[in-house]
Amino acid sequence: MNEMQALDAFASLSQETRLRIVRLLVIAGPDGMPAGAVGEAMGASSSKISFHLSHLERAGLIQSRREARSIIYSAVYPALSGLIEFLMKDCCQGQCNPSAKACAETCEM
Amino acid sequence: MNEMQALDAFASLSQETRLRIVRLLVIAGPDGMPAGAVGEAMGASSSKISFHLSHLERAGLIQSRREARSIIYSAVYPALSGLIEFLMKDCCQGQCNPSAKACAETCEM
DNA sequence: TCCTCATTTCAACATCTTTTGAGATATTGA
DNA sequence: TCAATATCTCAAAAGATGTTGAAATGAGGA
Repeated sequence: MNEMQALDAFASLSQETRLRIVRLLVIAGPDGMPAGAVGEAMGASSSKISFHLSHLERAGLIQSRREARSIIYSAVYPALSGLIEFLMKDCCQGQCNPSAKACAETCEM
Repeated sequence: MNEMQALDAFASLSQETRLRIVRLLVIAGPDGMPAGAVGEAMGASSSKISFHLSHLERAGLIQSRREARSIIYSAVYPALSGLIEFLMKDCCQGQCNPSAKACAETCEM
């Protein structure tokens, strides 16, 4: 994960519809769900959903596969967890455990 | 961490200067550094830096304290690690370990 | 082949965000 | 109190992003 990828990922997650789509797909699990079902869950027009799904896919946070007439989207878990690692890299000049949770507990307060 | 806070946080991190400021402060550690030093490290004007520091502070990702003439900014580590927890909450309908890293390894691939 | 369903593309418009430069405010030491 | 330092505020201009509805694409089944 480099800076540019991180910027794209954070930009993708900073939009209400897209954040909800990611949450929905994270909860759905690795099997994912079709674009239409995502749109229905969001109550949004197909063009709106398509725009946001493409945005998320371009950012590498979700992936798609065709299955008959539907396109199935699913979360890319390593990309999500990679974000916090990018943020916390070299935390406290390496004086604390580089895992995010450990750092939050060790460095702060 | 609720949805609105997460949206603010992600929006804050989706801007190049701000992402670099956060990385700088994460590396700097809990003692933080003065606004002027952050500006110098970024090579940015004082008003630009002030705008981005305020943005990050409003989002809860950094905090400030006055020390003599300087205002010292530092990372709020729990807010950063809270982001990934927000993303991963209820992952795979609770069928996997809810820690981000475990989920990435368990659910995916 | 032709029709239908699922999804994507496009362009115009509206909205939100960032940058800039000038001026304002707050703190300290002489 | 005054001057110097550090930082913040503001409004205007520039730039980036999201929404809309109509039309296009692409796959599968009759």
